[in-house]
Amino acid sequence: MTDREPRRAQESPTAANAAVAVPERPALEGLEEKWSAAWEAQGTYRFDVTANREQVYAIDTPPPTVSGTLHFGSVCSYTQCDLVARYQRMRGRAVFYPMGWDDNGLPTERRVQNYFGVRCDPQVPYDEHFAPPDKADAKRQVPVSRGNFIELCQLLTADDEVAFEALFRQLGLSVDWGYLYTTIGAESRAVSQRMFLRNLARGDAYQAEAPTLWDVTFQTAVAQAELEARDYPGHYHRVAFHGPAGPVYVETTRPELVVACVALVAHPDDERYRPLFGTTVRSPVFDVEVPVLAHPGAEPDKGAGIAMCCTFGDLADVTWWRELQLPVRAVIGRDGRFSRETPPWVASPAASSAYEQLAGKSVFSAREGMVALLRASGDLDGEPVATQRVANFYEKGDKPLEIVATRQWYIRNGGRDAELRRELVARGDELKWTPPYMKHRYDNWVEGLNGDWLVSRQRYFGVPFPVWYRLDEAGEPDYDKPMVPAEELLPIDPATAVPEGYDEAQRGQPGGFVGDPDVMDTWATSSLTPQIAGRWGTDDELFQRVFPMDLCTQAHDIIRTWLFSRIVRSHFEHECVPWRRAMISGFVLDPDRKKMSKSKGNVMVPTDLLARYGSDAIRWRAASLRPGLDSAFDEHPLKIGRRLAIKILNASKFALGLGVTAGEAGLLSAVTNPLDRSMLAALRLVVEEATDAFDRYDYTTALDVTERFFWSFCDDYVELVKERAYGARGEDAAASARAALAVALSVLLRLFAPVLPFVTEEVWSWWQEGSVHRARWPESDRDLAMSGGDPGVLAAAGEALSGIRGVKSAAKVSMRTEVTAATFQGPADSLAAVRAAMDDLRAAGHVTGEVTFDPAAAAAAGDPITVTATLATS
RNA sequence: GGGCGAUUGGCGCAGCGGUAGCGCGCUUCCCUGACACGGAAGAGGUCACUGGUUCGAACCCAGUAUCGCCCACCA
Repeated sequence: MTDREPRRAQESPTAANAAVAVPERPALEGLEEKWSAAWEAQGTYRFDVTANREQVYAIDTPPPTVSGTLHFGSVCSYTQCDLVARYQRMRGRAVFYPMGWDDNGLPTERRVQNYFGVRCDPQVPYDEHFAPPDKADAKRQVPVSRGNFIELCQLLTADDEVAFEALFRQLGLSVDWGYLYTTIGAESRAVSQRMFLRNLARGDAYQAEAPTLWDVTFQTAVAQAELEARDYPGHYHRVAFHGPAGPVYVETTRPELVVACVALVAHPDDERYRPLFGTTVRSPVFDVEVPVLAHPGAEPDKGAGIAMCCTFGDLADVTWWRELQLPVRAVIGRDGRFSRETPPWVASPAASSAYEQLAGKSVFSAREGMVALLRASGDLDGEPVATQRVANFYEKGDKPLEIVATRQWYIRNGGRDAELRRELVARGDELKWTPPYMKHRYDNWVEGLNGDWLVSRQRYFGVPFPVWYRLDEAGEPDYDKPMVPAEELLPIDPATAVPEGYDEAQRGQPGGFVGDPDVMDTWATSSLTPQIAGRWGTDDELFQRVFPMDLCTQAHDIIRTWLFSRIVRSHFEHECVPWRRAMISGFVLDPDRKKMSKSKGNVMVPTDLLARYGSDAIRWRAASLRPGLDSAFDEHPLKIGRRLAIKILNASKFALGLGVTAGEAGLLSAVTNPLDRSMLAALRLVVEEATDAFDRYDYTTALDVTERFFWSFCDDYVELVKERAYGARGEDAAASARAALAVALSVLLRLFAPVLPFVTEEVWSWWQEGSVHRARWPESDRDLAMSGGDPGVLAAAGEALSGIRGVKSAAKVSMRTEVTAATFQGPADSLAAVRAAMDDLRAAGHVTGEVTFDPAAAAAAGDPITVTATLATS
């Protein structure tokens, strides 16, 4: 039959036993819908709020960005977390497994603008009855208040969130959806603001006016953690500064910054420039006097060995500017363009008119303009030489970052404080890391921090800073003493809420107040997922039960952001790490081992794969990926996973079709046959190994030992006992096999349940009460409590059966061919084991003739059994 | 430049001190009363290299090479 049509599981019981209802043709199709609905209806994964802290197992899992698409790698990562959740639940823990949606932030903001044709204007008052324009007009966006804008974002992301939840349910994540949160929801805003106010009160958060990495496209500050160094083509320009003793040449990739130059800097030991230290030179074109200074950060073998220090070209400039106490000559504005006004330090008429060539231009155009000016003045020595340089980019941006002096909020993270840095590294030591070497990335990151955490963003769709500033009589804000709301009032939006003692009419008026216009970085909110999910500050009873959590799971790319930032927040407020263990997943790369990205068009769409192979197959693949290790995407393993799930259906159908009563007491005592006892004795070892492995968070080994056993169970054991189980050798002999099959199936289904929740639940439902996912994890002394039982019997009988098959295979005959005589050679104890299972072996191997044993004298224990056999000719 | 991984049959991986394993693929065969969305048997590896420790090393130590990742590198 070549019927490849999907088949639905049919509910037509065939078994004689009324307690067992095995479908005629079991199939995987339809299981996801059936069981995810049943689990929801039955509250299978509901958290037991009455459990005490010791019974609780709490999990912090990354809230996915809902306005993006989920990678196959993320699907695997979430699944790996779920494997642990399911295992712990079966071990009797009350699993607290909430999910969140990260809907806060730039991606959503841009979508909302385009979709509704609106633009956020924090100056606009909140309009309770606001309705978005009927038709979005990208050119004429309607200004709306921040409150209305957030509502629109929530409206739009609601659809995405429905789709994500459906996907996660289809995948079988055993999340308690009753604890769903969103990072822009009122609860998250309240927690973010409350924690910020606590940080502020303690001095962990502060405001500063300082050079800031700035994305000119999004016009916002960005944090060190969001940087990405990328290769960026550029040119070296050899530019002459004018000294009293002749020209001083610098080599620069950013000649447009000559006007912002505040010094030339060389290494103090550099003989070439030592005579110039303390003197001044004049800049080309603009004729501005700049000092020549020494700083150990200058590298003699880079470029000409002497560098322009500009405000600000790069982070080295910032260091020199600060340490050498240089003035600010800033020319690049927030929009990434050169200031339209001629700067005051550009004095001479010729210099002023030169500057007009640059005014208002983008960095790129200004560079071209400046090169022309340098050529004209004769200060460009030779032609620009192409070079590949490295520039910092915002990870979501596509233009190099500029450095702009702005006022921003910071949270201390050890970047300026060696003692705090040490404390945070020590927090990392308190965590158990899976795999352990991932901790190095954390240490590496913390030890390499060069500044505090910049948390303010000049955007709208985020959590507002809950502060106001008094305005003086001139209307200037007093940033030193921000006014804050009472915690009970949170969340608030300072753009609409009014500080105590003021009224709305005083907003923006001299002597009145103004709200902080910025929002928090999305990481400032997601750094609080344990507090948000645990309802810190609103449900302390819950929070006490779940915090610190037991596990956080995530991929290695966000150790420096999400993992680190949660430790920072928890360190300040709770003086502990927010979880006991971090399980770090690897990436799924494309088949060429390159990182998948939307721009390359090599992202695998999980929904398609789920539809084609089924969730259990996808989950099987995820379970075969060890923590921390990257893997190349390969569709083939999905087929293997699917095959396993189907095999479980069919093997179960066989075992249960023989007539087995569920949960029958004394089932084990019916297992009298040595082969049956051997199989269960081997299963004992599997249970112990799988449990040990899961306890080490080694879900891959747990699956591996279970699966290995299962295949030999199907190929050897089931084949061997089949005839006997049908009743060929009497009812007692059959009863032993049937009981052993039932016991083994019950244990195996539970061992597989974390990895293959759908197929195991389906089979469980054929003959057991309740959900397999609420069943007890197998324990060798409870489920397989029997004395004796020699695993060697099954091993030897399997080997002997394999030998008989080998003879037939070599003879190229059917496996049904009769064996008229057989001799087994091998170690004496192996042969004894074969003898113990001889009746089953005869049946399975179709051995009808005489059997002889030849205990080879030379054979050592463990040597293979060899079979010689005579086949009936047909 | 600093750090971390990896290197085992064609491919993907496990093993981490005691005679080389698994899956896929490949070859050959089989529709046997759970399963052809299946089953059976088989071929295939001097475990990257060089030293060392050990009775014994794929496994421990030192070094080398190649690949990958993180961080730094912006004159």
